[in-house]
Amino acid sequence: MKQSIDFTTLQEKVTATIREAIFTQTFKPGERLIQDELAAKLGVSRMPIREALRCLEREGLVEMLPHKGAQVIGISKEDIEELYYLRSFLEGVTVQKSMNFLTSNDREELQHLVEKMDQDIRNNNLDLFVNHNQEFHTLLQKGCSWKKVKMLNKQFIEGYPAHVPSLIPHSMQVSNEEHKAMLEALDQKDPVKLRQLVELHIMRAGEKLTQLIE
Amino acid sequence: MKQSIDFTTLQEKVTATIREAIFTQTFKPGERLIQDELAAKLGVSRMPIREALRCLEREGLVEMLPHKGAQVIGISKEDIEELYYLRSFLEGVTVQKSMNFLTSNDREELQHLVEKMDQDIRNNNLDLFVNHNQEFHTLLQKGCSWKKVKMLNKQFIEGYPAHVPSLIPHSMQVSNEEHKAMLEALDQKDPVKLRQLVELHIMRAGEKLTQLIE
DNA sequence: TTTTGATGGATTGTATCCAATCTTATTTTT
DNA sequence: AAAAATAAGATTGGATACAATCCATCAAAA
Repeated sequence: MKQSIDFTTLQEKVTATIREAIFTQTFKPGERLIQDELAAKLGVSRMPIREALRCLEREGLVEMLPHKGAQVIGISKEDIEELYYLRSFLEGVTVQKSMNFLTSNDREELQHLVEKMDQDIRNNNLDLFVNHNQEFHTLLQKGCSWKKVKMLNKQFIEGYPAHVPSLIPHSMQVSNEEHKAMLEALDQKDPVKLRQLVELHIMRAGEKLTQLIE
Repeated sequence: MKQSIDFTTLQEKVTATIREAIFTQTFKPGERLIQDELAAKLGVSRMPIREALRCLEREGLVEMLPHKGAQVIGISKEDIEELYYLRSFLEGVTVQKSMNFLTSNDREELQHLVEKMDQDIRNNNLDLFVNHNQEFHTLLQKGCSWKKVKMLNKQFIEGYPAHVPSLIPHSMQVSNEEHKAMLEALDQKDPVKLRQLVELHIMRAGEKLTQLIE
């Protein structure tokens, strides 16, 4: 298998494939996902498909009804507003609780990521920026011992096309400047400020995105 | 089938059964849930078990690892603090957004529920109180058009033994007085106040519960 | 003694088959 | 002609069977 990431289970591959197809609009909102069709198309049996659909249901990408099957969920402007409002609060709480438990190693790693993102911007490498950005956000939350909220944050990021926000012109620069501000708050050991910065960071991204949509 | 609720699907029955077993500590935290065992015990094949475990994973009751299977997740004091903190915020937002879209019918229904709960208290009927309480909270959220947050609220309630909080002595009376205050805020058409009341209502319950635990 | 490597049993992952349910089109009834 | 009943096809739900993976145990080598 020369796939960039090799999953340990067929079901995981299938999940990733379908998720990607939903993000790229190959499967359109409202479209029915028929298990037999998918199985034939992906060359597997229906069993991994079924489990994949359950996982996608958890991520909020599809809806499953008993005896009726799965449908792709559409995302409206309001859904995006909701998503960013929730993310803003939840990630805010998480980093506030996380901060005091971050090691100096983590601090350095965060610094590195910011520098890498600066480079990604210069190279105009969107995919890498998205990855590093995601790493940055995840690492910033590492110290938080609350599990549910961290799981939710992860799901919200996975359950939504992460590159879309970065497609906004000049958004990446602003974004990374805000990351630097977060590092300052970290140095000042000010968890409340850090939380505010994260909240604003995400809300700003959300507003940019909703503006762009209409 | 004369079961109180007849589910349309075996998997749903299995899910309910296992969930109940986790709540009643029949399956203890950390315990492995072996599919074959469960299948034999419940007299079904492994397939509905697998899907049930996925649903419970989404609810946060079990953890599944590839090729390793499912484990019951334990709930610590900190988990409860987290749960109530999150619920407080999320339900708060939801009712604030919901309020202006509640009909006068909804208002009456809420009034009825409060009266029923008063009666449940007099009759010392815990189960009924829990049900009515759940109905009350759900109905209060009805007008909110944000879907994710409503789903989360539902999951948080389902994913945690709802009767536990009501076991606290004299908690039900206080609880229902707070419900009445919410109805007043509703009459005053003050969404912000309603939100505050709901937040306090839930936080109070959470604190009572954590106090009781230690 | 510690580490490495095999081996067998336990458990999960996947495929295939059949049954249950839904949907749609057609026929029957009013 | 409209509504209700019916039957056929499509699709999901569940059972069984087999393959892949993990894990504990023990043996062999360093």
